[in-house]
Amino acid sequence: MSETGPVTYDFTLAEPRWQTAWADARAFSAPDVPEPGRPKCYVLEMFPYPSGQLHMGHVRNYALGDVVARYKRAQGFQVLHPMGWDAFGLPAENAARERGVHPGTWTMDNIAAMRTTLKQLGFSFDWDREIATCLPEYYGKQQKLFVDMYRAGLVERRQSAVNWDPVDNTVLANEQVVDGRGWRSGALIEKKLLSQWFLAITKFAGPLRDALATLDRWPERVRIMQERWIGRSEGARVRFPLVSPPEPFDADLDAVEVYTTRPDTLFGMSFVAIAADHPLAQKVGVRNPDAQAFIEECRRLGTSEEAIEAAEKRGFDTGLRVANPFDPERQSPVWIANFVLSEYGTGAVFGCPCGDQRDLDFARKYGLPVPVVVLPQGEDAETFTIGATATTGAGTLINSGFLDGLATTDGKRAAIERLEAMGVGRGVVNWRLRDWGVSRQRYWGCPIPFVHCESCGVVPVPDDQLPVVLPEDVRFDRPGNPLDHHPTWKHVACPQCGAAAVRETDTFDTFVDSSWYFARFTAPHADAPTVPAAANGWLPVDQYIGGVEHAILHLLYARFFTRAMAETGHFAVEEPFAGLFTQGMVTHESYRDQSGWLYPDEIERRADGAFRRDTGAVVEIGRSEKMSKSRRNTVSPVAIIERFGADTARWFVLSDSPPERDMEWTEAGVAAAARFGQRLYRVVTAVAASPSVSDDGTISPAAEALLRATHRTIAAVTSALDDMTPNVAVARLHELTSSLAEAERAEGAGLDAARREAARTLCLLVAPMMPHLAEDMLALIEPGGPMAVARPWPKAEEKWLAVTQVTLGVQVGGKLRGTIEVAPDSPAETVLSLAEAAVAHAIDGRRIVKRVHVPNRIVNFVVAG
RNA sequence: GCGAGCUUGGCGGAAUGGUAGACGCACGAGACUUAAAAUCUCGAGUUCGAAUGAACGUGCGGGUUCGAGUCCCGCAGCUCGCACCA
Repeated sequence: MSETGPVTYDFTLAEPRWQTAWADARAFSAPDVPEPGRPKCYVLEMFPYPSGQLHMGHVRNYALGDVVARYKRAQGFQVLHPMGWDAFGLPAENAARERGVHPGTWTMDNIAAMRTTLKQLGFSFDWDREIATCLPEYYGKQQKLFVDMYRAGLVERRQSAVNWDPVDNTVLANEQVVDGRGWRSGALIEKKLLSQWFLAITKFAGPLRDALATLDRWPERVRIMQERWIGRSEGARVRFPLVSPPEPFDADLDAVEVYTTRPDTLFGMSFVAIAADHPLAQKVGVRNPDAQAFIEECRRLGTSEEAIEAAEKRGFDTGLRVANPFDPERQSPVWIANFVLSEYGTGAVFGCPCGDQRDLDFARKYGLPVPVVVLPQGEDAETFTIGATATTGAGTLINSGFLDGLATTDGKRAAIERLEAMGVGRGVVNWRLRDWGVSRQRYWGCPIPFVHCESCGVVPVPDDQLPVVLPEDVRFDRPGNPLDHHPTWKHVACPQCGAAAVRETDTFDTFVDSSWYFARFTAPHADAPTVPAAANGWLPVDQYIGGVEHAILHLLYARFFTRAMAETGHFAVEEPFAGLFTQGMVTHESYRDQSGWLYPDEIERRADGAFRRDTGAVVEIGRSEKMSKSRRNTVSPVAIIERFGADTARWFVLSDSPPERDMEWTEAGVAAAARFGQRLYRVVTAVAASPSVSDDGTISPAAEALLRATHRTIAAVTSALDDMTPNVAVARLHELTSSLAEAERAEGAGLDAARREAARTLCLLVAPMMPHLAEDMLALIEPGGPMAVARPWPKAEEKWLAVTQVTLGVQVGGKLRGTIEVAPDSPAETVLSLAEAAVAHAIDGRRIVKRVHVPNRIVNFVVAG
């Protein structure tokens, strides 16, 4: 320690200085197309919604991505690391309604504020590639993509139900419907049919599912979630003819078609159940007021309280009957049932109570027959009966005509063959995945580029008339979609016939915007949506990082869009994200007293509790949970940067918790991070301050120890960063810092050189995490040298990794009883005799039954008795 | 109900089947200081013991192994996701 007192690092000066230096050097700009011969790495974090301010979750997400980007750059990769804004969405319209700000103004102001924070954090983004989805240069290209997909047959228009708020006269998103009522008006929400746009994601259901197996750098659980969401099943569609349908029935309603995965159990059929929305149910409802009442009840319950009603399976007997195709003598009733989903399969099922628990519950409740057709393994056909539990597993088919004696799996195949031969059914593959409805009746979104013409129908806006730009002059003073209300915007000439026509006033679901932004980043300013050479060169994203909440929708939509863009010739890539990392949340304790929740700023946290800063009163401490405004357990990144600097914030979010797990934000933790930064700075700059010593090439034990520590740390930090465990890297860097501090108090030949090497190495290893501090220290150690961002990653040298001595644990009967020091790879006899001597007291004269020697690891003596 | 994950000191966490608890926080002792802060050094799983040391110890119960936090079987608790998918 110098006489002049502690040296301190002033981040308020250093951080802006290095940010400017990096920008001036264009240190993070990526080539348009990666140069051949050098590896590329596309690092991407999920881009933020510009809500107004960055939160700690963002800091964690982007700090992690920045470590990867900076590390890969140092390893010689050409790195693409862009940033942009998911800038369309409802909050902007809400702000407009509540505060009279234009959504565009609100959004761009928010972007400006958040961009400032990101820049202050020193993330190594290529800012020249910044995009915002709300700008016509982005969403116009999206319109082009949509028209291309329309021409390729990937876009469809069809009727679909929306949540309609009859008081506000507006369409609500699902999350705006709370307990079946509008969040704002409180009105009972109605289902209303509108003609809407759909992307044919189901056309890719097979490939999207199959390719999951190739995504080996994705978390297993995300792949499982997607697989279940896509939901492939194999079964059969079977037509059951209605037995003597009553007179006014249409010809096309003379049968009920069901989807089943268990055609093998057709002989066990007890009833057919149809959804309340099924055309046949509608038909019955017209003639039968009781049926109509039941149907309406089903619809009401359908919206929200399904969780409560889930247990209650209810049905209504229509009085209609169908014949079993395998045995026309056997007839079964047709029920309308609240548990049948109209959107899945055919909206109708056949019930086989003995083989399906839900069917069994239903049959028991309404006294329907329970024919036994599946005999479980080990049961006797004479004595086996069904009680309260159905036989859902495999078994042998009985009472099933031509299927008797077959195993259920073989019976399934045989039943399908017979159905197909008879022409009453066929084997099909069914998917749970539905097409993606992208229409939103909103202003602040990308206009859907179509025109409705009375004579030409639906006409895409021609390429030379794109983009269809959102009008600026809109009013939010009445409910509904301002685009629809606009006096002139929607009135245009038909692009095809020139007659007066009307624009589509719906805009895209904002998930569309985020389904291709990663591709746009590869050529963000191109006139076309992509430049194939750039996209093919950079894609796929090598490491994508974001929250697990996007495990299904965003990631599935992006995977679909990638395939659709490939099919429409925008590039030749099938999967957008080769590597995916889902990071955990940032949590914090919450505090409350009689007056309600308190911000962390308002309390003082001590070992013995939490106290109000103003009154000193005791405050109740709640458990640590996700930071949220409602609990006021938030910490503002802006305030943290001001107080501690960007590097401290970054270091802290990378320390301790492995990134896939939740991390707890604590004051003590940030303080520790800040303290370490200062300590590191003192230790490293002490090396810079000490006079250079000439050296004759000899290396004292102290110097050797430091060199070994240095190179061990290089190896450890490298593998930690490869494994995405920056918390482990942090621990190893703490250790090397301590080793260097220790070496400063030592003396010996070669120590000066060793210390300089250790200090320089520390700078480089720390740089991905605390880049400003690293630059500052490096500039002091090697004035005039290149910046850290321009230097290669240090290389661990073998000669310093080799160990000269190993400590072996010596066990007796598997319990540690001592340790010995030996040269590596010492002969077994030497090791064993040393070891035996070391634990003689524990062996205590007992006979050694077995000697286990694992070279350089452990010795274990198994003793008798 | 189905699926996934997690469970290690007072706390966050570390640990290719081989010395459990690295690193950090909080805590304690000491140095420096008139004092405090800052900084530095040292200590510490629990229990017993003055101590060399011993017993116990990675949610619980079994198993494999010379050796299990790690592998296998069963169970519990917590978290998340999906939830009548025929």
